[in-house]
Amino acid sequence: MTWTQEWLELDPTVCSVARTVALVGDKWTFLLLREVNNGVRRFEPLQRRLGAPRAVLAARLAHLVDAGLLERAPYREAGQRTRFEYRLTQRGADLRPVLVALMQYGDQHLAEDAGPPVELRHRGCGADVHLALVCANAHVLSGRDDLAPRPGSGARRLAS
Amino acid sequence: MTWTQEWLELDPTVCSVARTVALVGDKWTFLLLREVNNGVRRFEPLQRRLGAPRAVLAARLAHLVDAGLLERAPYREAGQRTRFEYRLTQRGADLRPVLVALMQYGDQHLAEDAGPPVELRHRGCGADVHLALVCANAHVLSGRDDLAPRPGSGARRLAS
DNA sequence: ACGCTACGTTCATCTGGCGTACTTAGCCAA
DNA sequence: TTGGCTAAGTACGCCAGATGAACGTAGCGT
Repeated sequence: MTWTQEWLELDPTVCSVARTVALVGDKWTFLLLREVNNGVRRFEPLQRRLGAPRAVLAARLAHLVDAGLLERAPYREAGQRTRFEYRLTQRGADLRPVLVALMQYGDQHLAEDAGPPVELRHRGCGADVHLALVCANAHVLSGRDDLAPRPGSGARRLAS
Repeated sequence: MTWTQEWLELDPTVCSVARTVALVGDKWTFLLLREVNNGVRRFEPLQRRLGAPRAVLAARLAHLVDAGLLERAPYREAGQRTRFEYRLTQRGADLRPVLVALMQYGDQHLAEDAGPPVELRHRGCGADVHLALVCANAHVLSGRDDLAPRPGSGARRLAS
C-alpha cells in the first residue's frame, strides 16, 4: 500500500502541521518570533521594525502570551515607569527550527545576488550550519527516499 | 558587540524568513503543500480534504504554479476529458523542511495523549527521524549556544 | 443532442487587516 | 500640583480578501 493511499484514509484535521499553523501560522507572527528570537522584546522597537499595525501587533503578542510562547516580564528604564517586555519561553524557543527552515529556504531560492542576509555558524568549529533530517541512530538522511512516513499512534481514520 | 545589537542595525525587510513567508506564509498554503507532499494532486480531493473555499484554493494553486513551486500537468482518466493536476517541483519540494519543522513542533507541544498523527522513520534503519542543525563538519548542534548568527553578505544596514 | 464530472468562477456577505489618531499611566521637573 | 514626556496600547473608518453557496464550462461517452 502506497503512502499516498494510506494518507488519504487519514483525517486531515488530525495533523501536527495543521495544529502548529493554527497557532502561529500567519505572516506577522513569524516575523514577530524572528524579532524576539533576535532579542527584540519591546513593543515600540517591534512595531518600528516590523511595520505592523499597532493593533495587530498587540493582538499577536497577547495571543502568544496566552498560548505560552512568550511571557510578559516587567522592566524599568531610568526615569520611566515600569513597563513590560516579551520574552521567549521554552515553548516559544522550540519554534526556532521553523524559523531556520524558512530562512534556509529563502537563502536557497529567494536570495539576491549579494547572498544571504544572515549566516549561521557553528560556534567553535565555525562552519556553516544547515537543517538536516537525522535519525535516532545518527544517520543524516539525504534523499527523499530515505524518509518513510507512516500513520502514528495519534492518527485518526476517516469515517467515510 | 552582542548579536541583538548587530541585529538592530540590519534592515528587517532584507530577510530570508520574510521573503519565504511572503511567498507561502498563510494557513491554506501550508496545508496545501502538506497534501501535495503526500501525493494529493488534484483539485477536488484537495478541496475536500482541506475544506478550503474553492476560490481560495484556486488562487493559491495559481500562485504556487506562478512561483514555480508547483507545475500543472495534464492527465486523463478513462471516460473523462483531459484535466490538470498539480505536482511539486524541486523548488516546492525544498519547502519540506518547513513542513517537517511545523510537524515536529506540533508533535512536541500540541499532540493529544494518543501521540503523533504521523511518524517519520529512516527507511533502512527504521529509527525515528527528527530535524537537527548540522554544521558542514557534520557536528550536530545541541544547545542554543552552539549557534552563532552573523550578518551575511546580503545583509543591508539601516539608513538611520 | 444530452447528461456527467472535475475544475474552476461568481457573487453577496462578513471577518479581519490597515493606517491614523487618540488615550493611558506613571515618572520627573518646574 | 500641574504639566510635559514616553512607551504601550486602544479606537475607528476603510477596504482587501476570506467565506460558502450557487453557477458556469469544457470535453467525454451514450
